[in-house]
Amino acid sequence: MAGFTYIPARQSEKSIDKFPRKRLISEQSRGNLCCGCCSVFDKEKVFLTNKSLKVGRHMASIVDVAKHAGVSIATVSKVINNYPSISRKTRLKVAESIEALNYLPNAAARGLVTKRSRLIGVFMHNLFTSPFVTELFAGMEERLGGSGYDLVYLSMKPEDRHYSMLSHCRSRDVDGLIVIGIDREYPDLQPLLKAEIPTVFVDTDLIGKRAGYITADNTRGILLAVAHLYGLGHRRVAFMTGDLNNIIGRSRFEGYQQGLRAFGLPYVSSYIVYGNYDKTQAAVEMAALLALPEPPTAVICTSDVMAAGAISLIEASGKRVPEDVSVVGYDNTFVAEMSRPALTTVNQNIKQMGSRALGHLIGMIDDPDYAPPVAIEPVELIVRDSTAHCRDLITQVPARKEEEA
Amino acid sequence: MAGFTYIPARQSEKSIDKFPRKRLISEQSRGNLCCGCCSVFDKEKVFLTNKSLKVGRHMASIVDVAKHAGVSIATVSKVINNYPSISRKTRLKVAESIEALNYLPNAAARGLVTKRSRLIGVFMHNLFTSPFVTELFAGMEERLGGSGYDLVYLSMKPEDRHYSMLSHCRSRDVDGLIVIGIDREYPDLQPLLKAEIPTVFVDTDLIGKRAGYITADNTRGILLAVAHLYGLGHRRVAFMTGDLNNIIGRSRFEGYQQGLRAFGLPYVSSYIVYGNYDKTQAAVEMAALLALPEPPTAVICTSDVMAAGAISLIEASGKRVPEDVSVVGYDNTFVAEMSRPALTTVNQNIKQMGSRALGHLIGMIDDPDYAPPVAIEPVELIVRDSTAHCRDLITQVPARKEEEA
DNA sequence: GAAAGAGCGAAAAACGTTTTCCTTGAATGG
DNA sequence: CCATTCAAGGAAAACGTTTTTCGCTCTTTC
Repeated sequence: MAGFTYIPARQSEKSIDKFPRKRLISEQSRGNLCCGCCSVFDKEKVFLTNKSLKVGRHMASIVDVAKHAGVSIATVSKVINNYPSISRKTRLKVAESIEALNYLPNAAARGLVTKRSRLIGVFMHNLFTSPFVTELFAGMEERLGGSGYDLVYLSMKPEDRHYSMLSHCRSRDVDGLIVIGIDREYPDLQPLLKAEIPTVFVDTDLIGKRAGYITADNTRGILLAVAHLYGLGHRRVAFMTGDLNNIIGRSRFEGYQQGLRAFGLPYVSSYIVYGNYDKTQAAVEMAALLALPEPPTAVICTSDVMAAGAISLIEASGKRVPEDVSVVGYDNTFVAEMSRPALTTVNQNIKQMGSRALGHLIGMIDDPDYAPPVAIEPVELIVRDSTAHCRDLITQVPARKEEEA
Repeated sequence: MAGFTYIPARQSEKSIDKFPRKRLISEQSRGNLCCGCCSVFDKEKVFLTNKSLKVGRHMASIVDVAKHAGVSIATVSKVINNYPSISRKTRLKVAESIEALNYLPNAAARGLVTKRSRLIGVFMHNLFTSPFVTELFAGMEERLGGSGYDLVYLSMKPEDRHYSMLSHCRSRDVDGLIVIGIDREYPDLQPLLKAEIPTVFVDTDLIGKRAGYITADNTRGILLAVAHLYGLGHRRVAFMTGDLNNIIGRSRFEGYQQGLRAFGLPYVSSYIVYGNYDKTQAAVEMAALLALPEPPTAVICTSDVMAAGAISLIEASGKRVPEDVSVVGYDNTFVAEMSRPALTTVNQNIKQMGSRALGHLIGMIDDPDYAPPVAIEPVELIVRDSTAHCRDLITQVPARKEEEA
């Protein structure tokens, strides 16, 4: 359970050669100044430890500052942390010494006593190349600036069962956690929730005593798409989805169903296909749709990539988008812009989601009464060139609520 | 110079209300077990500090383990760190206690004494949305797994002059640094180099005592493109570039020039245009190229996005790609795949670059004699649909070395 | 049976902070 | 002029590790 190899059992006795010793190899004052802007003599210490040779410059500590300013370390600490009961004069004097020695407080020592690392952990699963995550990070970065927190990416190796998410968090002592796009069923999640580390899940509808989530209004996004297509006269609207086992899939499907109900369109089970968020698979499924006796006149895809795959198949089969079939994407990535025809798609303000997720998290960290968020961010439909009026307005489906759209 | 607001000067005296005190609000044993898998009683401590209310569970420390196993702290530490001179029996006993108490060593305490944070800092400048960086991260993630290091993203606010890159590194005490796509002229770079923190620059050709860089063979990439076009019969090849003030721009331009020389093509200054890595600007510049008395029959763009912009303008002006003009991109992003026609482009194995960059860095951290890398990663030309034989093979340029290509 | 190692394990000193609890001296009020 | 209060700052105890040094207990070996 603990996350390091504390017992190499048998082989240890063999691989051991000799007791490692820390040796001070050399310590010499080079007589010039640290970093060119520091009045502490540039002592270079070289240690040989069991881990590695570590070369380190002398760094001024709070003790050095205290000596330099002629006050106690407690006073320096109080100046640093803006405590009252320090006179303006002392404050100034200490500040001067800090500047002169180029002092910076040591995060580890600080963390050791305060029990706060000012580190926010980020967990995700092989998601770096997703444009969604990319945008999300951009948003988080924005919110991060000046907050004093840094983001630490906690690598997650599923095969390394010893190093669970929780262990990793605990040993790094993160103050809070952003978890991106993890399935509810992920095995490590329950202990994580129990640990009551402030957590914001992105796109996983999980809540706990100190955990909330943020997601986009996926239901509404698809609903908007259905409305848009209905308004263009489409009555046979197919739905190409990915996995339905997460909130994204479920809520988008819910939007499709709501849309059908709202506009009195029939639910045709063969109109629902699984593209697996994959371009190639999307093409395969699209082919199946076109082969139906009554093929749909429009397809809503739950990702831009799938929409692109669908379009390429439609065109390969001799039909045209949007003249013959309208296609709607999802995410408004630059695939949507890039695609020819440019995709009508649902836009979620991902950057804002990132910034808000972090905002909520910092709120929770700083205030234990901050309610864990359950935030559903707004979406909008971006109309481009992949959707158009339905050519065959004569459909067998009665247009029940024509006024809407 | 120091990176925190240690002297709020005037206003401080006003904003101070009262001396903050740490108060133990409650400490109670809830009588159930930590995390469901731990035999330490679940004491909940609530502190009110000046910063915030912090709720924390009791976490087993090395002292608890020592007590539980009936040995000294030193022994536990030695077991954890795999020191010899601990008998197999003791080792086992301690391991059991560690397991039983669900103990994890505290990173801050560890870092305090070892002076190693096992944190690798990542600096970049608003680059999260770049697909290049995205891939790079994916590669780094791969190398990271199990190494014991974590990546910490160090936010860089240019306006916050106080919090320089170096300060940030020093206070977080990172063991090493990855710096992505920063101009050589960036003001903070020199002090950073002097600090001799192991550093690998990605796409910035900067070296120092403990700093090296990794980049792709940009020169060869463009050279391959020129060769490819020359082989297709093109003799009037234009070059659309971004900024020439960094290694990327310079070395790609160098490749273009080498290519012209190698195949005896003339250097035509009006064939060199600046697309600024921007789609719109690329279109503008492409228009200028087409308006030349002798327009080029092929264009090499130093990014896929610019290539896409160029193509859209070419088609808008009534010409066709590749029939009338061949276009080569760079990067092999999914823009290249997505584009219609799909782009012939130069592929750099970015993921591998990321993984190698980290590999070198970890090497440097672990071994002070590890030479800072100067790594030029290989590239390859991916031929797709945006390049074709030149229609007008009758050119005024003598084809000097037809055999090559 | 004594001396010499080898093998184990313990005590204790760092590491650089924060925070609590005091001490001091000055100001104030009567 | 004395008693009281208050502001300013210092001493010292944590925080949880690693690493050094040293002492004890067994085996061997002569």
